[in-house]
Amino acid sequence: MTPAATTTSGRDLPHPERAEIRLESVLHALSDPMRLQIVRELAAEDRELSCSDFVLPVTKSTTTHHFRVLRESGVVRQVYRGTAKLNGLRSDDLDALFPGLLDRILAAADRQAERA
Amino acid sequence: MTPAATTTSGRDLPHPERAEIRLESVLHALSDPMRLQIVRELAAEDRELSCSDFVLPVTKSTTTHHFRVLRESGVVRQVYRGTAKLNGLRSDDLDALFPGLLDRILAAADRQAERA
DNA sequence: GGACTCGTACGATAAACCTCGTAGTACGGC
DNA sequence: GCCGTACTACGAGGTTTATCGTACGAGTCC
Repeated sequence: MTPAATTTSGRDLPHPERAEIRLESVLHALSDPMRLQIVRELAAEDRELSCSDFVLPVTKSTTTHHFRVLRESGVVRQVYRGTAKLNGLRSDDLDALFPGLLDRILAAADRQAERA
Repeated sequence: MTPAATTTSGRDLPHPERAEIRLESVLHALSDPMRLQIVRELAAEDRELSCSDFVLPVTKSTTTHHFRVLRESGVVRQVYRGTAKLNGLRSDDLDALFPGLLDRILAAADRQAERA
């Protein structure tokens, strides 16, 4: 049973392998304001965040949808922990594939936010 | 009349000001394979290219559409020269707004192309 | 077990998007 | 003036997308 601190169990969700991640999909995932916001918050905190940590101006269904797009494009990794689902940026994979890309996009987003 | 080499005249097309360029729109513009390809070719040649210089697997109407998306998002600048329409990357504007972003995206696209 | 929380699944709707074809405009060369 | 080239405009078709609401499943705590 290997008792863990919390029930890290639960189904695991389908993620693309590192090699399957497509640049176009990543850019598309990040081109939505809601999802870009999610990724920015994830990058700001360097810990994993649960979906409910985000206060977005949309319903829960919609939030789920956006997280799935992010997961299926390879931007975030999601794991269940008990009733929550933790989200973490796949910075390592993205950086291996597209060095520096994520950083620049995040920097660009910060700049734009400041300018506003 | 100030005769120019060629008739650089013709209507000028609506472009967003530098300050109006939105990161989300840029990412969205580049998330389409056709448009990413266009931008890569534009970056490879450092001269301005006319629309007809691109051999894309779509009709001319569709090509026009993609160029408009690129123009309206602020990625390219288009000017008429006679019957042709020249396209140039707005690297200066993009770099001023989002330093290094375009380079990284292009590098990422190159990497991905090599990997394929 | 029962209630509560967190997130999913499914269906629906309206908007956006990519694609095309046809018809039309602007410019240049004969 | 006439024709060809380069690109646009408009409308249509089919797909994807973002959003919602409701109903459901998995896990935790009492």
